[in-house]
Amino acid sequence: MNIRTELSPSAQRIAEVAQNLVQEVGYNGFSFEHIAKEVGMRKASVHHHFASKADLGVAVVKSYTHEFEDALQNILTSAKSAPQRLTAYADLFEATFANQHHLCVCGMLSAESNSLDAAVKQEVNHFFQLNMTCLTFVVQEGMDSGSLKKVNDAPAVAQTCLSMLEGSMLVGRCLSAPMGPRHMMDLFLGLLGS
Amino acid sequence: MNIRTELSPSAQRIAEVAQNLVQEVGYNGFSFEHIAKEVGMRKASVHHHFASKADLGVAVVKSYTHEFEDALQNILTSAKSAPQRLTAYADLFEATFANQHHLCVCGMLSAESNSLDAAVKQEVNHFFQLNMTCLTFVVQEGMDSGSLKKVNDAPAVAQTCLSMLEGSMLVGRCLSAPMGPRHMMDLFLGLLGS
DNA sequence: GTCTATATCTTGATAGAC
DNA sequence: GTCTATCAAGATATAGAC
Repeated sequence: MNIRTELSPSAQRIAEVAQNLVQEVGYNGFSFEHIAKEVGMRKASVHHHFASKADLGVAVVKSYTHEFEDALQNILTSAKSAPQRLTAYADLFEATFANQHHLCVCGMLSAESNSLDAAVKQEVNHFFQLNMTCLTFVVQEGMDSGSLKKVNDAPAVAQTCLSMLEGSMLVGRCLSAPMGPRHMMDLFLGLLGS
Repeated sequence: MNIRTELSPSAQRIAEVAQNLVQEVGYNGFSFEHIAKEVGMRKASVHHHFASKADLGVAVVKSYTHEFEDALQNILTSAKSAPQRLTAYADLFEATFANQHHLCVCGMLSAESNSLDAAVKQEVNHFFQLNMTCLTFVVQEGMDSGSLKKVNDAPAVAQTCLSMLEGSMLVGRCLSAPMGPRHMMDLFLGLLGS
C-alpha cells in the first residue's frame, strides 16, 4: 500500500535523494548525475530504477503525498478542535522549512508546473486537492462547533490557510527574518478564533 | 534612472521576454535559445546584450522591482486608508496572476534561489525587503489610525500578507478553483478590519 | 548589432558487458 | 543491479566575419 515500501531499497534511496533535491533546487535544478553522485552509483543505474525523470518525479510526489496523508489522518484523530488541528497542520510545514529552508515538494513543483510532464503535474494537483479537502473539513467543523468565527465560507478560509503556509516558506527563503509557517498560523488563528 | 529605459530597444525586448519566461517556467526552465526564438534573433545576439544568464537575470529583477516600486509609491499617494492600500496592493498580484497564471518574478526566483547566482539572489532579497518595508509601514499606520485591529505587531502582519499573496499564486497554479490574490486579501481584511 | 560557426559541458536516455 | 560506453540534444558561452 505504501508506495515507498513497494520500491526496492535502492529505488527508495534514489527517491529520497530526489525528494530532497526537489525541495532544495527544484525539479529543473537537478539531474540524474546529481542523484547518482549523492546515492553513490552511476547515472545508468539510476535509470534502471526509474526509466525517465518523469517516472522519478511521479514516484517522489506519490511517496510525499502518501506520507502527508498519514500525517493528516493522524492530526484528525489526535487533535479534536479546529485550532488545534490547524496548528498541528502548520507544524508539518514548520518541520519541513526548519530543515534547511526546504520547500514543500508540491509547492516547489507547483511553481514549476508549466515545465512538468503531465503525469507529474497530475500528482501535484492531487496533493493540493487532498489538502483542500482536509482543510475544508476541519474549517467547516470548526465553524459549526463554534471554535472558529463564521466570517467566510470554509473552502475560502481553507485555501487562504494553505496559501499562507506555502507562501511563508516561499517568501521565507529570501527574507532575513522569516516568521515560519507555525508562527503565521498562530497569527491567523488569533484573527479567526472565536 | 529607469533600468528599462537605460537598455537599448533590443535589450529591453530581450529582458521583457526573459521576464515572461521566468514567470511561466522559472529561471531554470528556459535558455538563451528560447529567448532568441521569441525575440527573433540568434543566441549570439542575445549574448551581445547580456553576456551571461546571470546578467540577464539581474536586469530582469531590477526592472521588475523598479516597476513595482513605482506602483507602491502610487498606492501610497492615491489610497489613503490601510484597507484601501492593501486592496490596491493585492490587485498588483491579481493582475499578474490573471495573466496566464503568471507568478510574481521574485516569488518564482525565491523558489529557485538555491540555484541562482549570488547577484540575482541579492536582487530578489532586495525586492522582498522593499515589499516588507512598504507593507509594514502601511499596516503600522493602519493600526495607529484605527483602520486595522492591533492584534499583532505590524511586521508580522505584513509578512503574513505577503506570504498569503505569493502563496495564493503558487497554490493557485495547481487548484481547479483558485481564489486569486485579491479575493484572499478581501478575506484577510474581513478578519483584520476594525 | 547581428550573424555563422564552434567550443565545451551537461542533459536525459540507451546498449550491452558483467 | 550495477557498470562502462555512447548517443543525440540542448545548455552557456566565445570568436570573428559582415
